[in-house]
Amino acid sequence: MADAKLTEQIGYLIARANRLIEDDLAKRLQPGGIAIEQFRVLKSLEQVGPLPMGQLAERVLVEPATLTKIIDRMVREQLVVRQADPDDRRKVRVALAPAGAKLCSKLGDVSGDHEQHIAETFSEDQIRQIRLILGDIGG
Amino acid sequence: MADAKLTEQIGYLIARANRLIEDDLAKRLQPGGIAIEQFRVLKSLEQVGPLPMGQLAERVLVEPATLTKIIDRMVREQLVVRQADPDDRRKVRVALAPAGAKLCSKLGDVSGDHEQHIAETFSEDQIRQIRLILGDIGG
DNA sequence: CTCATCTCAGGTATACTGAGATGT
DNA sequence: CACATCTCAGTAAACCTGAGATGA
Repeated sequence: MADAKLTEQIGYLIARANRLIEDDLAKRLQPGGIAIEQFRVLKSLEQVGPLPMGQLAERVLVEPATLTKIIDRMVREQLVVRQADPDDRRKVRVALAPAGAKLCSKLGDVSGDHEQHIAETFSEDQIRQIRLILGDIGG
Repeated sequence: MADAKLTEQIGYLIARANRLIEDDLAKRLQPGGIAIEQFRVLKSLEQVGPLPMGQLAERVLVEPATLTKIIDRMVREQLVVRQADPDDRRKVRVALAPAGAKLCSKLGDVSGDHEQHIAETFSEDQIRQIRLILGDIGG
């Protein structure tokens, strides 16, 4: 079992599922003109409020240096704003701008349809299992 | 449920798990000087023999155009060779070169340790569940 | 001074798209 | 001729690393 078939390895199965899911989400986001990472930024800020770059990078699943560039773009497009953190001025807090909040609410349906599509691929029981198993790690 | 918390969505959980796993594998492959995609190429050719670009791209989870560049590099490093497919000359078959086969066997341990590490993160039962749930889709 | 947080810069690799070449 | 397979070129965005600036 030290050398299982590639396509049966856990890592491979997860990578393949991830690819299918991200392809689907990317296509749904395309009309709105935003990428998956930007979607995660918007959703995070909507759901938990302004966040420092470090914490936001973790949630968006990118490196801090990469997030800097993503936020640069989103500031340019007036979707978010950078704020100084009053408690620790090393930190830069990112917050939703009005246009970002508006886009975010429009994206509600897209996100819902996407989850719905995934839900149809699996059974309710399987969904629960996945949430249970993958919910712990890294969180 | 149309707008669940980002971090509870199936797609997000899978993306996060994928990132953790790929980070681990990438670090283990680093001493050997190869990337995850190259690892998947080598393993595929070792396990199922020479494959046309199209089929190989599917297994490696990249676009055909991207695989072309990956194979360009691996040919340059003499890990694989391109062969004409005798049955359909539109196709280009990729096969292991001697150096590739040798590297492949050295990589056996790395791959095994990696799976072992994942196996320790989950329980046996969870592993079985994941294989069962994710094994169907896209396959 | 040490550590944390973020930004910046250079180089590498991938994704995507559409176009082109070759062969069925 | 239509279709399949692969390659190529251009653009965009991500990764990694290490260095730098600022502040706790």
